[in-house]
Amino acid sequence: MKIATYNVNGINARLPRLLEYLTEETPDVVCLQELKAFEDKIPVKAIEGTGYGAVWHGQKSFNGVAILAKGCEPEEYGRGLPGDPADEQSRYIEAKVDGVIVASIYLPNGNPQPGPKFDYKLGWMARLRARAAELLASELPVVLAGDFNVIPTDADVFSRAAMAHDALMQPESRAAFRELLFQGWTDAIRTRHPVGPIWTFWDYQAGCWQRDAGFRIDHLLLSPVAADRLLDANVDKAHRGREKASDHAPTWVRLAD
DNA sequence: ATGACATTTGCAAAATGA
Repeated sequence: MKIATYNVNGINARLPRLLEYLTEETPDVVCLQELKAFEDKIPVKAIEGTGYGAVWHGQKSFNGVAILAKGCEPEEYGRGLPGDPADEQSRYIEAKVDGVIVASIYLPNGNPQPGPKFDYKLGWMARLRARAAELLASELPVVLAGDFNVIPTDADVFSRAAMAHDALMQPESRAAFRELLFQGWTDAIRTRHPVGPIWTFWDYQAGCWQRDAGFRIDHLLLSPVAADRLLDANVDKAHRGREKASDHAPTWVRLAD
């Protein structure tokens, strides 16, 4: 069972790349982020035409997440991150596919920091930990997949200095991510690639792709039952090099059936 | 120090992202 996460940076702008990805790599589950469209503007028919069912949590202009499942309809398990009824940003949805609980996560960027956006990020991460703890307690196989907007360690960025003041690698962001991991989650990419650079994002600017100046912010966290089934994890890097690509590459795990 | 670059909204240039 291959489960991928793919920040598309605009589902309409990215539709040709997404359809290619689905037909070429045929992942069983795909968590999408940054749809940048409400449901009435999402090209649902084109996507379902490739044989995928989906649950959508869109938002006009910004944010927006979804979960696609090959050959079936994902069973929605929850939408919106609990803990703040005033939060109207579409950044979180859960579904059950083949007995696995999958969450598609678009964690707030948090820039500029310090400031209200950084406070929102840290508050959102606290709420995510609370929800993650509930999911762990279920003892079901769970995969938290998405754009976490956290560079976990200095080994996960092309240049520590270049990003030193960015919200993605502030000590508070990293501590919040570690707190989540220490609940008992397995960082699948780092488990399969323990040393060396492995990027999931390359900025459009300053030739970052051409000089391989990226960082690792798209993560798949596995509950213990899911981690026992981990076969492989990797980044479909070549898709970042295509025409009109997203600035993120699809990132995935394969679990034993 | 700033902007680069891309996308959406909406039709110019601002907002947002990472």
